[in-house]
Amino acid sequence: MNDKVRDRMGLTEEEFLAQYDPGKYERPSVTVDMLIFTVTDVESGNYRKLPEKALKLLMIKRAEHPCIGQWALPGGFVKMDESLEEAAYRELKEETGIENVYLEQLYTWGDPRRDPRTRVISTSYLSLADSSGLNIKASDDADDACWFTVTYRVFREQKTVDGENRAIERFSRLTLRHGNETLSAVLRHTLISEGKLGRWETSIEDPGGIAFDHARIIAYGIERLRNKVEYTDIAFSLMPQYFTLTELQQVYEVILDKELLKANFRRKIANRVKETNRYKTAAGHRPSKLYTYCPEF
Amino acid sequence: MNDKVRDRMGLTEEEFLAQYDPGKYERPSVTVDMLIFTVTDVESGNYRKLPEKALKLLMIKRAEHPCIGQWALPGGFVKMDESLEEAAYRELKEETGIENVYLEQLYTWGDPRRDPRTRVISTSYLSLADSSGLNIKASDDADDACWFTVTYRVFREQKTVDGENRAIERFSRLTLRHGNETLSAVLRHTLISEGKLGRWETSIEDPGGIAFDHARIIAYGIERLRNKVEYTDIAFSLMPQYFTLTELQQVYEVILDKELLKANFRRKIANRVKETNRYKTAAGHRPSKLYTYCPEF
DNA sequence: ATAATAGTGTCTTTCAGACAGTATAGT
DNA sequence: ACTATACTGTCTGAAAGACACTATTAT
Repeated sequence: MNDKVRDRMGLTEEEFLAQYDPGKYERPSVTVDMLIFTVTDVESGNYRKLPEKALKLLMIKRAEHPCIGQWALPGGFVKMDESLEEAAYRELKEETGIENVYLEQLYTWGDPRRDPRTRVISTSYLSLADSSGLNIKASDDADDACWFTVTYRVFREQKTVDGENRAIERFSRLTLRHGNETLSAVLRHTLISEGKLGRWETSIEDPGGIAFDHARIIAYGIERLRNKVEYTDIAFSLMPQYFTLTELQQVYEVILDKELLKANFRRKIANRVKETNRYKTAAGHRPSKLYTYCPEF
Repeated sequence: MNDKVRDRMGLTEEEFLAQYDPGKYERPSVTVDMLIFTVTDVESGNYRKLPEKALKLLMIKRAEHPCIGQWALPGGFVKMDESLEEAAYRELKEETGIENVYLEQLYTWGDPRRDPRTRVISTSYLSLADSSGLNIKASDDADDACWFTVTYRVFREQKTVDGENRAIERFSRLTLRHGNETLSAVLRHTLISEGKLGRWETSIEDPGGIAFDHARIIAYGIERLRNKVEYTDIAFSLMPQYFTLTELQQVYEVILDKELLKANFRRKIANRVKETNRYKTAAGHRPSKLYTYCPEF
């Protein structure tokens, strides 16, 4: 269609592309960073009590400069012939050995100084995996890749009203725990009142041993996860094929970081879920029915 | 903190950074693409009728290869020392002359072949501007930058249920109109049932004269806009300081592409809005009160 | 029997949707 | 007077939150 159209240099598209020099401008590096979440059981001592659940995030101990020795999100450079999604899937498989899991693009981080080596632009991906299908690879492999228990909570909030202007400042703590290793980052969220709408701005107050700007990326990912779990079915990608409704509720609770009322929860997810005739014969109490995910109606 | 830690080559972080060669790998180009929306009046002939509203999107006619002569989103290369947001703000100001408008990162498009020149990764931004504050610059400047009226609607849907597997295929048409120029792209949305959850995949069936993959980016942006208008206050960034509730409702209607009931709409936005004692004396009928945006409570 | 969980019934409040009604400037 | 819009009141049904109740297994 444009084959015959010539530009102001008198070139056709074909001729233009043949002479195009991609090396004319300096270019940034592009990476993907993976937030790979799962939910696992935390055994309790009591034989009668059900195990609690914990939200886990896969982190890698950096063996190279920069941030050597610190914990970072898994990820890597995007190759020239693969799309961002392909790079994300590749990283996911390299780290966990799993395929066919939930994967969603989160955000692209482009501050020119976020990496001391060179300009690195990073697109982060959120991935959710059922822990029963997880390769042991990442969970036990020496100590360079570990599943950390995640908590993320606001611990201080300040509202200032000054005539027409209002300001809100909020501090939250992101804690990652694995064995006796604890990483504890602090983030500061500020409501900027420029223009008509307010705009939230987040900065890292204390990275707490988490490499680069990854504390902020993780916080962003958890916020997205909490939002989406309320109005989509993503929680089911953290479940095995058969599960009890209590287990499903625990997954919601551990993501939202709040308790839910059983009766209401069951009403809400009733049509997302299909009864089977299997039972989970638990310890010390009435067995519970197993369900499967049933999309839509 | 890591000053003294040495890697397996025996280098400190400082030494490592000094010898780091960023030119080792080939790198993609990175651009930003801007979706700049506004809502304007469409005059009707009748002196008594209120003007209708139309959703407008700023497009640029490409003067260079590739896609020469086609209409594209405004945008450009990200400079090495500016963040993505800074690049987006710069483009916004260059194209419209406005500052302090709503700006939100949308998505990053990374298909290796989306640009025939070289590998170009593009981060798209959604921006909303009040048309009363718009510089004429972009609206009348020859014919290389125009505000197009946008419509985006599903026109065919097919559901297939095949035992356990279900498939949904949906076709939508994106139409951009300016004067007697009409661009009409067709997009195909498919529900892929891989893994547990379904995943929607969108492809361009017919670009309809819109450059690169921009038809898809625009569609994505409109979907985001429609979602967010329901649960956030972004619609107010399309309003002037003083507006009537009917005008506000028209903005919601033109974004959502459906009519709303007046009484219900007013109830819903009641606490987002503050009455003033001004009136808009319209033609041929009862004047209406002017309101202002009033964030939160 | 008891501990601990499984699972249900129902009240209240809130809110979205639908619709009918009254009010008022400008020609 | 009439037209087109401004603005309000209220009914309905759906859904969210709170809470009390019954049922069932392993030890």
